[in-house]
Amino acid sequence: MKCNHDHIKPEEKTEHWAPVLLQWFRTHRRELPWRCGSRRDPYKVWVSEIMLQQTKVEAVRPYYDSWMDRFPDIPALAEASQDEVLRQWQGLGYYSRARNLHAAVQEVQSVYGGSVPDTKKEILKLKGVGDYTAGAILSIAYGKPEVAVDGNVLRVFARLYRIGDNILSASVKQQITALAKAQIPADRAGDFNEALMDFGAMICIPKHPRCEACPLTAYCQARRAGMETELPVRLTKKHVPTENITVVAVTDAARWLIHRRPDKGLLASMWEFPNVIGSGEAGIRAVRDLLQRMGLTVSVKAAPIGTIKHVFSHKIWQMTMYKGTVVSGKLIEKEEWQWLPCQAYTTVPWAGPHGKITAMI
DNA sequence: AAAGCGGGGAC
DNA sequence: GTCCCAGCTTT
Repeated sequence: MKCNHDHIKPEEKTEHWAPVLLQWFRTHRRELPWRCGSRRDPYKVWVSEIMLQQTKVEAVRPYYDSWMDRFPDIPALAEASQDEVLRQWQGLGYYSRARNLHAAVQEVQSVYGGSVPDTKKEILKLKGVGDYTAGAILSIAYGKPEVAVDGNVLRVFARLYRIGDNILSASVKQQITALAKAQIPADRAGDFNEALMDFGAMICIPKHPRCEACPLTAYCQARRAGMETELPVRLTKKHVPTENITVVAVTDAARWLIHRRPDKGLLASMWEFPNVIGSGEAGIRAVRDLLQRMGLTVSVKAAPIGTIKHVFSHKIWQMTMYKGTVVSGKLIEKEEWQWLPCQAYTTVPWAGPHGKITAMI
């Protein structure tokens, strides 16, 4: 595909369509829980922006409500335990978001006296806050003239300016950031950024853009060229490997043996049933060996109690679950291994599909 | 620059 | 099945 720069004439580059978008926004603005009130609470904007990373509005809505119920302000979140924070986030995905937000809120509480900083330099230092989130908080909560370039903005601009290069490349993101800066109204940056999000989610959608309802067709170079469904261009994803996982649910005196995953990596710090990578007899033997090293001799029933296929963005877990009972021994005291009373299963943050296993047994 | 990191809804 | 979402961090 031919690319971009050559097609853009100078007068089109500077064409000023922001007022048209803002006019559309006036009547089509989505009512969302984090958009209530004329003055926007920086903490609420922050939480919503973190939750919305790579996550659709409808998936966030219940989590946001429940989160604000439990952690209504910065002090409440700063005081919470990591397990409780992860428990609130359980099921939303990308759990480093929760851990980073927790740590960053604690820093805001201790370093900034509980006030979210209002400069790009300071806010970018907070864990989990990158270019996009910094721009979103500064513009929406503080009215600063910052851009917030996310997936919606990349798609919208790729179409408006007929940019045929991979929108995920650093150079295209840089180019679009410059185009957005030239477009942003100094006094209504927050509205402009939110308008772009709503526009991207409702009109300039990925597959079949609703050009018949679009207020910006007069400005859209992709539409003019009949290329609106071919843009934007995205990098194709590679094959995702499958891992066979053997899980053994070990019960003893109405308790389950659970293990907390390492504090880095996939599903960090969340709880799981004893498991290993591997399947069949070898998988079962490996789990028994693992538990033996923890001081427990366990017998495992040969018949599996179920299977789960769990798809991540970069790998697939093909899990087979077995039931086990303690024959002898005592669990070696370690913080990451615990006996969990069965009725307390809602109190720990479960690692992905492991939460479902509680229902199977 | 590329890979790691979740889960779900739309098609 | 595929696509991709109000991305950030680490390598």
